[in-house]
Amino acid sequence: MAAELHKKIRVILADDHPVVRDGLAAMVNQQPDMEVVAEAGDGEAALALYEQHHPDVMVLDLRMPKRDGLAVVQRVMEINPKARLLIMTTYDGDEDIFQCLSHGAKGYILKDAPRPEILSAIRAVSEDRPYTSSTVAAKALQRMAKPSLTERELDVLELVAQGRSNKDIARRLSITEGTAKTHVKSILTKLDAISRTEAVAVAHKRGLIRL
Amino acid sequence: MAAELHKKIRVILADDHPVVRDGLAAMVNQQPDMEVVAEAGDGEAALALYEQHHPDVMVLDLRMPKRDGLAVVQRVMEINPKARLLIMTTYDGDEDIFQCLSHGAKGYILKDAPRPEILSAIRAVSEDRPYTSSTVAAKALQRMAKPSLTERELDVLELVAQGRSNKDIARRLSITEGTAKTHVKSILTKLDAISRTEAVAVAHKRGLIRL
DNA sequence: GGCCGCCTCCCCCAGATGGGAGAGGCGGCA
DNA sequence: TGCCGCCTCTCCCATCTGGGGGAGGCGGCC
Repeated sequence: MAAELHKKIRVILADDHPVVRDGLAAMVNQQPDMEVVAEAGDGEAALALYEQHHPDVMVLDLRMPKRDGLAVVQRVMEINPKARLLIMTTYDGDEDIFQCLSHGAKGYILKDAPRPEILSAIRAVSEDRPYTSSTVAAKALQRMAKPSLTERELDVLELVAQGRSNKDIARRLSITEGTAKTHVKSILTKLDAISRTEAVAVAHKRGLIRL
Repeated sequence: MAAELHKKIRVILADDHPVVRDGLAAMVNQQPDMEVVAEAGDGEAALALYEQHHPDVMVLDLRMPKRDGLAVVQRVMEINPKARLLIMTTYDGDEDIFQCLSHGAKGYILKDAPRPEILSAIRAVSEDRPYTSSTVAAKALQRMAKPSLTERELDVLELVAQGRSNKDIARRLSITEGTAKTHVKSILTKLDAISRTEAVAVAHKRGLIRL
């Protein structure tokens, strides 16, 4: 075994739930071919530990304090474009999936996945092979057919989701109420929604907004 | 150790994420005074296993397939009003907390809690002592000061959250558009919201609706 | 029996929302 | 240079939404 130690897949875990980290760590460390070299409870710690250890695989939760999973993906890919990142999260909105994969994550897996699937995902990503279940991949493809919202539209959408009126949105963004209406209208069109409330529901489902 | 076996706190874990069950199980089984006697991945399995094992404590996730945590709490309390249930979830809306506790759950803890807190919660509940962190307890108290929505209002709220118009809601519930409006109006009043979209945002935050 | 909460329905009306069409300025990109 | 996407703003108008009343039927509870 000692002769094989240096061949082990070195894994970093980043998740804000200690319980999840424990579970993953137990699973990983039981495997003869992989080991956990570090654990992070938030995005900044994940980044720091990545630079320190340069692991073969980093398993990332999407929702984390300080810096979310997507932000970590972007930063890590700047540091090392060959980094192997596996997203492991409960969020299955097409926007999340699309963003992570298009920014360079090698895999995307859901937290309710059975143990064997999680382990094979880690192995696949460690060998630089992409891993995405068919349902997840299908969502990423779906998303590609849909129009993207502009930055400004996302600003407006967030306020709409908070229940703000057009007038209120205009005030907060320092634009005219008419302009706010224009943005809302194009949001409705792009999300294929009839009312602002439906737009919020759709945006939620797609992962365009959080909470 | 054999002499003490029968004194161990017998725990059932119910959570739809295998990873979380693993993590919890590892934590629990490392303790000399407790052991996991069964694990469930959905609400119905949790019920069946409860009746089979009658554990000292059952740790329950709120969001589970087939039957959610609250439904399990209600059913278990019917079977055994002295049951000791600990809710462990990511949802911290006051409605969830209030409902679970008022239906007889002994404890409510969040998944991002540190390991020691989780273990002491299990111990507390096993001794029939309530366990709720101060933040969680505060939310339950907050909720008590707020007006409850009626069944019908919850039906309407759900459709509002899906982005349906009053006319659409009326059709689906087989009532007049005027009546739908009446319900929406009282929802707005009770949730202290100005618009239906704001009502949805508030309802979301409070845990009155899911997804 | 009487009270009260819930659900149902009705009226009126000011203001917000959504749909259509157009237009100027600005920055990136070919 | 010209094109194009984005952000900004404008006008018009049908419809929806939200706020103010009121009222009848029904069931539970005291």
